[in-house]
Amino acid sequence: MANKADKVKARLPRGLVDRHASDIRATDKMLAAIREVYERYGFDPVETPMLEYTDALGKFLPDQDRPNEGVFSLQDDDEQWLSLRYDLTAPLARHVAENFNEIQLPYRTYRAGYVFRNEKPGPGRFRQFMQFDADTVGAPSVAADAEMCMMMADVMEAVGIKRGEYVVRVNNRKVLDGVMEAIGVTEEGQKLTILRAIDKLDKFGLEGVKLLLGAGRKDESGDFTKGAGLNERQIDKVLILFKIEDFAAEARASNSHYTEGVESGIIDARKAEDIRTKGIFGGLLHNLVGSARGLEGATELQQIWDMVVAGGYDDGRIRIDPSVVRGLEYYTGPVFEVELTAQIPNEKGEIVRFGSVGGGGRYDGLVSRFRGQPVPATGFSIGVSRLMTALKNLGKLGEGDVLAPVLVTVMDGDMEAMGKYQDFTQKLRAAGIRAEMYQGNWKKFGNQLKYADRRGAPLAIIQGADERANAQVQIKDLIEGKRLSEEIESNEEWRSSRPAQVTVKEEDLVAAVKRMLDEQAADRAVGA
RNA sequence: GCGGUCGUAGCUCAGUUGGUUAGAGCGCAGGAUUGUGGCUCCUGAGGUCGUAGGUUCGAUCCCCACCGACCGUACCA
Repeated sequence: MANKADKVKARLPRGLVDRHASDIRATDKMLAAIREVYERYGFDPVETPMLEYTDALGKFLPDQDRPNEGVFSLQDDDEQWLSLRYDLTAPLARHVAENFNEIQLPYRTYRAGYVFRNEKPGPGRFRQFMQFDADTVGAPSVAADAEMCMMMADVMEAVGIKRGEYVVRVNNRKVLDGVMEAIGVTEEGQKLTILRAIDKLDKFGLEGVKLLLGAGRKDESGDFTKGAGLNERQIDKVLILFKIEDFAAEARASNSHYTEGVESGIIDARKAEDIRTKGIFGGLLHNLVGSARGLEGATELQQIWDMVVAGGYDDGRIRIDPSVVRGLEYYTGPVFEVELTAQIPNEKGEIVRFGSVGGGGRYDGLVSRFRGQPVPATGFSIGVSRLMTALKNLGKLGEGDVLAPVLVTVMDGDMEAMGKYQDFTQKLRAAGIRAEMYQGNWKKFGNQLKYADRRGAPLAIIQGADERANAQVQIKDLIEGKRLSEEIESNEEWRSSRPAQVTVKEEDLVAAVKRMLDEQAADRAVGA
């Protein structure tokens, strides 16, 4: 044993978590549900390693020989830099480029896996987390983007989020580019600053975004964030993106035909969405006059919307929203994200806006980075860990739905008795019942039941010398016993009464256990 | 990275204006009860007071640095 002085401290690196039985089971269940949707859409699985050459990820620091700080990196023995993948898209691009001649395009593929980001962790943000992606490589048409949006909606419902509790919001980077072009912003750094500022709307509100677009913003600790340096007129132009929605809403509210139509039910959800969307496109076209790129983006959005309508997803599941940005640089066209709209309490029970649980978009440049020809691609990513957290906080995660094993207790240590216990255990297992024989120190019998109790075992099997002599076993219902214990005060009575315990013949053990488990299951069903 | 708050037992936290053996509750282990979970009672283990320096006769307390946690902010490709 290690000396006290040089004992190694057991500690988990920050931003990482150990996963327990219930997390793993719940995750497996969720992954299966998502996989089923992807398969139904005709996507096939592929797996790539967690490590890639850093240049394949495109993650070298500008003007330096070192990988970006955000990725975990190490140097191979040939001095080449390797990095842990930070998303699943860049490795897919590498895979497709490397196997270009063998892969039939359009390539429809999905994969789940852990990704790693060397960033400051926060609540619900980790340095290792799971994503579940689907992509179509080699599909130039926005029909592929529309399909992605519809599939995202189906995934939400497959994991138990009801219609109306989520929304897939769609925009197009070209629209944003068009707006920036229209106000004369051409410098890449400034463009990025503007995009980041827009992305912070839900965090800081319109006023905060205004400051970030202009001179800058000071937070409550006194820290100052430099802004994009736009002038008043330019800021207004950018903020139009958010105001289109408001203007359209105002126009509807002040139109008596509309309000009456909604009240009388003539305008249903789908019709309302149609009117809303028309308003947004009207606003977009009006504000993008003179920007070829912006108009191209609006046209693509219109095409996506037409397909959403054709697919029947125009009932609020998918919406056009010019304020969607997405952080990643590599998007070239449509971008989308799925947001939970349900009221979700956090760990402290406060209602918070949970935000995005998945997102994606078109990345036409990513595969062609490796090849001399254009390879259009689009896809999206579900943040499995975030989605899990949301479902857990919503109370939609069926916890403890795996029953703990039946415990076969050990009362005597001689070979005859031990053989019996082993036999009981295997017979239960052969009948498909989770069972285990007590493997701790059996000499303290009370500890065995305490163990069973804490483990949540539904039943305990007991056979001492007396029962063995009569070829009998006792089956103790631990759930019922626990309930009865509330009525008993003295320990002597509690022990001698042996509550919720039955004696059966050895050969009836399996049948009796099955019957008692079924009864417990029926009780649970009534309670739930 | 920047700013702030904090760090005492496995957990939640007291405490000392700088002074001898640092406490409680919960949890854990043993016993009352050598064949029965819960309740009750008794007993016990467990602490370099985050780490390392400095000031001091003396530091868990004051000062400095580092580490870690939390909050805000930046970054999030």
